[in-house]
Amino acid sequence: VRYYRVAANTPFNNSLLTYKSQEIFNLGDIVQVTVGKRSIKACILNEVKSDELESDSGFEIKEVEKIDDDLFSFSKDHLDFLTWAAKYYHYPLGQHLFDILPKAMKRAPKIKSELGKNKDLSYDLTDEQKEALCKIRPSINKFDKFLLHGVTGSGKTSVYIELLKDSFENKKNALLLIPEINLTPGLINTLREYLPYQIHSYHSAVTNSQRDALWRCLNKEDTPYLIVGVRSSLFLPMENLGMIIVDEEHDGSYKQSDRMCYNARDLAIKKAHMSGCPVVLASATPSLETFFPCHEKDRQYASMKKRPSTFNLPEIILRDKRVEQVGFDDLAWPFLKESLDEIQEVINKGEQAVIFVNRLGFANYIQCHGCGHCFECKNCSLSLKYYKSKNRLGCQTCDYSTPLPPSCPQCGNLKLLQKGYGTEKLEEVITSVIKGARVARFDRDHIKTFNKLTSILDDFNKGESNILIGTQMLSKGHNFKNVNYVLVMGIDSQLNFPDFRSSENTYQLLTQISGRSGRFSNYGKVVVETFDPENKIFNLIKENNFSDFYKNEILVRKTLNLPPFSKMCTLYITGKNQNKVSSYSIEIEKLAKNLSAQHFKRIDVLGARPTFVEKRANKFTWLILIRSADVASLHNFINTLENNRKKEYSLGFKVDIDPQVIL
DNA sequence: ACATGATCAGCT
DNA sequence: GCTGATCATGTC
Repeated sequence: VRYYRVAANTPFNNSLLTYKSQEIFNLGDIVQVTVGKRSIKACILNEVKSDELESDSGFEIKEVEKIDDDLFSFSKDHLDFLTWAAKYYHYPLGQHLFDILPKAMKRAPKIKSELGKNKDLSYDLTDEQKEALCKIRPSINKFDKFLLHGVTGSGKTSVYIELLKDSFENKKNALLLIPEINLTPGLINTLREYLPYQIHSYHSAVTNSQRDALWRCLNKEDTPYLIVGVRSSLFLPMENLGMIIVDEEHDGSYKQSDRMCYNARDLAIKKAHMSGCPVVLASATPSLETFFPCHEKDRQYASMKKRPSTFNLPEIILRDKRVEQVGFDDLAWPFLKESLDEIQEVINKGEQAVIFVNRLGFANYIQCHGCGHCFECKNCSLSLKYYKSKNRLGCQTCDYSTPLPPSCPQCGNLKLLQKGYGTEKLEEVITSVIKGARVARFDRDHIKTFNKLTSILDDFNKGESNILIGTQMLSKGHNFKNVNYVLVMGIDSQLNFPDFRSSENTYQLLTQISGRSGRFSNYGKVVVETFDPENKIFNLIKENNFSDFYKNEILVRKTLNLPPFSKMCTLYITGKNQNKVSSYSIEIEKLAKNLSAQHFKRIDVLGARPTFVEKRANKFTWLILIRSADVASLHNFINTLENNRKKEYSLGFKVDIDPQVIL
């Protein structure tokens, strides 16, 4: 009889269990095992010799139920990578394996994908593009990390295409990571035109049966493939990788915030390292974590400061909201009159305008004029937004929604004030004030399907609509031909966000948005309405002065000992009982502080406190922030903490390594 | 995660 | 004393 260590799809004991069988299993095989009274899937990790078994563990080792020949098996290399990731992010390996594996299909459909057309680029590369290629090409057959720092519209895609062609020549597969499905159609079509690869895209809209088919067919054919996909594509069973590109590497959507809290950009570097291939991180606004290590070494840093066309970057204008006082009752509110006049001019000229705002709905919250009562969600510690089209109040984070009452439920006052604004409000104002406006809205609220998204963009590109009002979704990747005017509203709330990355995020967002203006003209304009026009960050964006922004920001990070000068980790404690959550969090904080005082001098434990929104969908969450001077201490510390904490099964305990936002 | 057994409020 | 709800505990 043989004994096997397996990673099972279960959270306890870090998912690692031992089973026996007469049969010979290989590493990576997927088997069915009994745990308690139920049967679950598990992955064979290694054989354990009978004399190495812990005889005192008190468990009677059970028999493996069966192996299904039809099931997928993990290769050693793939499993090594997944194991590394699970360890790094302190997440049970077994759970991770079955989080990423598509639910097995009875009868997997044939994968259909056509070969790319392999056309030559129809234009010459710029000197900067050639230079970037020269830096990266010497490393084409080994691991190295590059930052491709190119302004919006500098033609990063052409560089990708050349690099991917090289990789194809070497008969290697490749991976191109993109932040969201949003911008795939245009990009994929371009790649299909110019590349010989067989191209597969992988994102949330790919059905389970298609996923299953892809997992099985990869590496089975001779033609090299290119995967273009979102963060989870990183876990596909890719072999023989020759190139990994991370597009818009600074983008927050590379970070997963539930289950295993990984950052696909960081894991892409590890994957490239383990595959012995180069990884190219590309962005117009690199994260400090990427820029800091790369820009020092000239070899790893390629910059493209010019657009290949003769068109200049747009002019950025700051408009002081303190100067002109537009009353709440004014028809123009919340716009400044000057901005509206400009939009009218744009429309009169037959051009198009884009308006960006970072909030949804009509009013951000409703307050009673009589008693000051604010309408809050009954499930969350958040105020309700007002949606005028539905005449309802709705919650951002749970599905609670209620009709707007005619009067205040506290005092009966009939005057309910609408505070703050979102896309819906802006749409109404623009429609009523601008003559000839044909407005389309571009936000999560209005766009539920991929078809809707493409149809709104098509209409706008055809000129059937001429003003596009939208949120973050609008800032990324789109190439508008007839837009030379972009208006940015409500950036102040972004800048004053209580997170240490808020300046960095604002810089990135504004730079991306301004990249939507004047792509095909010489008079592109971006207007930013703000109460704080003196803020240094605006001038740096205006001058497209990344290096000064970087110098300022890196100084702040260094002074306050924040990443990239330290490693961070947040622990989240969640539960339905507020008292239990708070007392357990304080208990963990004490344990953590004792550990750090006695054994971990390089670790800081920063308070136990409720999260910014303490109650979400009737669950309370507290957090403890851990900061470490180095990675190794952080991992030792978290492991020790996890092994020594008193388990509290009614509460959730989540570890988030390298958190993206700390709220 | 999930099944099981213990404990407990609300009720006939 | 019954019943459904909530809690505490164990799983190779």
